[in-house]
Amino acid sequence: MGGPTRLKVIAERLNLSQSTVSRALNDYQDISDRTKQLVREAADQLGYQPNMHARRLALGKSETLGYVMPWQDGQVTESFLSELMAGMAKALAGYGWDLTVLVPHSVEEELELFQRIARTRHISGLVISRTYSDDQRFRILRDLQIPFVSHGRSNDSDATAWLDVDNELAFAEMTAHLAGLGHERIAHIAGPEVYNFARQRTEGWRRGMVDARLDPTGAPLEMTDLSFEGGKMAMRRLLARDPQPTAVCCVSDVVAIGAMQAVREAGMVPGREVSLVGYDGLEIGAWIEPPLTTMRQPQQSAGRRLAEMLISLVEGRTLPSDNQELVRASLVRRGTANPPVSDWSESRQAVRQTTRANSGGFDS
Amino acid sequence: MGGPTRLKVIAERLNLSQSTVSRALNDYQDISDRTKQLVREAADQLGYQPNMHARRLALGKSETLGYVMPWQDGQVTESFLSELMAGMAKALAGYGWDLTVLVPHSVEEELELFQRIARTRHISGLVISRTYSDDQRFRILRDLQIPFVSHGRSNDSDATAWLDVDNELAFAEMTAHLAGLGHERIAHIAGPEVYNFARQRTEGWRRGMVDARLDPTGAPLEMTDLSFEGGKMAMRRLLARDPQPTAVCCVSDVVAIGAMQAVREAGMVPGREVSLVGYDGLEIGAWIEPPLTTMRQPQQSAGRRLAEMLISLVEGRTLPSDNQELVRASLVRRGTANPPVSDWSESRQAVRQTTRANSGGFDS
DNA sequence: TTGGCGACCGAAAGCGTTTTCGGTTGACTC
DNA sequence: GAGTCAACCGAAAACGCTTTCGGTCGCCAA
Repeated sequence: MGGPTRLKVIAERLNLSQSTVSRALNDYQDISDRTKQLVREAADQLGYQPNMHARRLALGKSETLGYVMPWQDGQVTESFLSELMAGMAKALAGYGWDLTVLVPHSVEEELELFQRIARTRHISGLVISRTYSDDQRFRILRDLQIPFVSHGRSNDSDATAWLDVDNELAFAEMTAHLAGLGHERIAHIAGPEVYNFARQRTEGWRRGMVDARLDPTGAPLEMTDLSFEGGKMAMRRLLARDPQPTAVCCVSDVVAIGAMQAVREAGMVPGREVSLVGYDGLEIGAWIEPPLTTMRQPQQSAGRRLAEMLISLVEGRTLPSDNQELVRASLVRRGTANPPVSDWSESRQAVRQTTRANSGGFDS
Repeated sequence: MGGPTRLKVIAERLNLSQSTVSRALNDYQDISDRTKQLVREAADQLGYQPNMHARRLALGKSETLGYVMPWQDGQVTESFLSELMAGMAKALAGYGWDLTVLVPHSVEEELELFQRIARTRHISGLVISRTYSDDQRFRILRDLQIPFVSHGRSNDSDATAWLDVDNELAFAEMTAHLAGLGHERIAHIAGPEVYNFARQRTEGWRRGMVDARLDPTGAPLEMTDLSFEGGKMAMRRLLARDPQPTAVCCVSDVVAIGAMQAVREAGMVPGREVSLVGYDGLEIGAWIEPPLTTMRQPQQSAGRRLAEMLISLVEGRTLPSDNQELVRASLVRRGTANPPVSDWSESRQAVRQTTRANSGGFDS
């Protein structure tokens, strides 16, 4: 009769009880192989799909994970979010779990959201991102006993589950790369200190400086918010210094692109008078002139891992502290990191490349 | 003890029956105001939140919508997806509904997904996007009786619900804008014909040409896929023509940015020898040099509308054909659309602006 | 024969809501 | 003073699944 096939109809058709059918489908030990076989065939044939709500009600678990979108002034800033979410959703689908997206647009709303979830448990685990160094969400979620894994660490994430990029290493490598090209005045445009990743990146830059036998203490450092405008402003301030830095490690690609703008404004060419390296590996970085050298972190696979970790947490198979994973970012060499112009001879090739890319028509 | 508060405990505390409490909370007419008041207070105080699964099982509806992410070679291409989803999720949260993201990565998987949803009904409505002109999904979803609204139309979307931008109008206006600046050889870089929006945009360009008393029949038209590389290639082909077009309407911002690259490669300046207009209103367009003139469509509000329409559909309050909405895109004037260079005198200002923005240091 | 023991399955009790169907009041009519 | 009628509420069924707890059957040992 029209409606979807329930357990009942397949039980009737086989002259079995509902419970037997249920156990057969769930592969219980006390059902004979023959019966299981029969049941499975009938289920297949009738296109049986369990009613999620009944199942989840009976099981007392929701098989649903939530992703808390990072909001900022009502805007979703990260352009790679969809990649991450696609990775998560894809992985979850394999287990028959769902991913729902949560968009609180204030701290209060986020708190209410958490409390509601703690009550209803209609979402059995959360993925949070954009973690602060001092992130109260860790404490709250722990107190509310909501399983969660964070994309990025915080101060007190020792006992919680997280997946993070080794930001420090990444920026150490980035700095080493620039130092290896011959740069000595390597600046850093840092993100807001509240973000844990911003601190880590600054720390990485410091370590890279030390490793390259450069003194980070007096080295040019500017702080800004994570935006194009912010990057532009910060770079202007850097260029106003004397001596000017010859290379800049930027906290993100967007900031780096803003910085490039400031460099151009000052009548210089990004990648020539001033080298720049960004971070995120955004596709758009490859489309600008000159293409932005950056560090890439894989998003889809990160999404997958986050999902897997959280499932195993929710299921109680592992402890939070067993789910801590550090992944590496990798350098993507494009056009904005070249030897300083003083080393002209060694760098003809790199500069020529930059020159061609930059030729706008005014200079030909 | 400890567990979340159920209907039961608040009933016991007030010496009422569960059913009374339930009806009080759902504002039934046959419960006295006094009782309602009491119940609500107790519920508030105990922080009662209904168990979603029980509720949805009893109601027989899932209060959950699904968004089918557009996939393409396993990649999620659109960078504004998160905005759209945020808009949807936010709107849904207001009604107590959830949004789950679905990521089929092949046509077959998408079909299976639809069939599963038709069976389980654990998702009561779908939003699909990236519609084809000849999109079988419309027929399938209709046959399976799954309520849905599409972001973008198709050939047979007369009787279905959709939200679409008036692509034709947008491109007519875009073309008019260029014609108004004095351009006569206005080219079009079109997207794959399978996409409905690509056809509409081409049609809009044609209409714009006719409106400007230009002949679209022989006008330069190149087809390409929706990517940076595609835009670059297409532009190269356009530049190889004789005479060269002086302006180009690009099917998307990404394509336009690729086209700009090709223009630079040819030793010219985007916005000077060749004007370009993109479409989508991507933020990144403002960050490149010169900043890309484009047409913007609001994403967050589109998400909200899609959600609202779909809810009303699922609830049966409206017919699909009552939920068809055309929104307008608006021109975002930036740096790449200027009068043709032959009209030099009239366009000093625009060109000077472009020049400044483009000055890389080689020409100063 | 009796008891015990596996192997297999059914009856029924949940899970936490909503909703139908009555049932009990008290006031109000004639 | 019996009948009517709202107004208000409780008991219980239903939603579709999982899982506990027995129950039957055949077989084998005592």
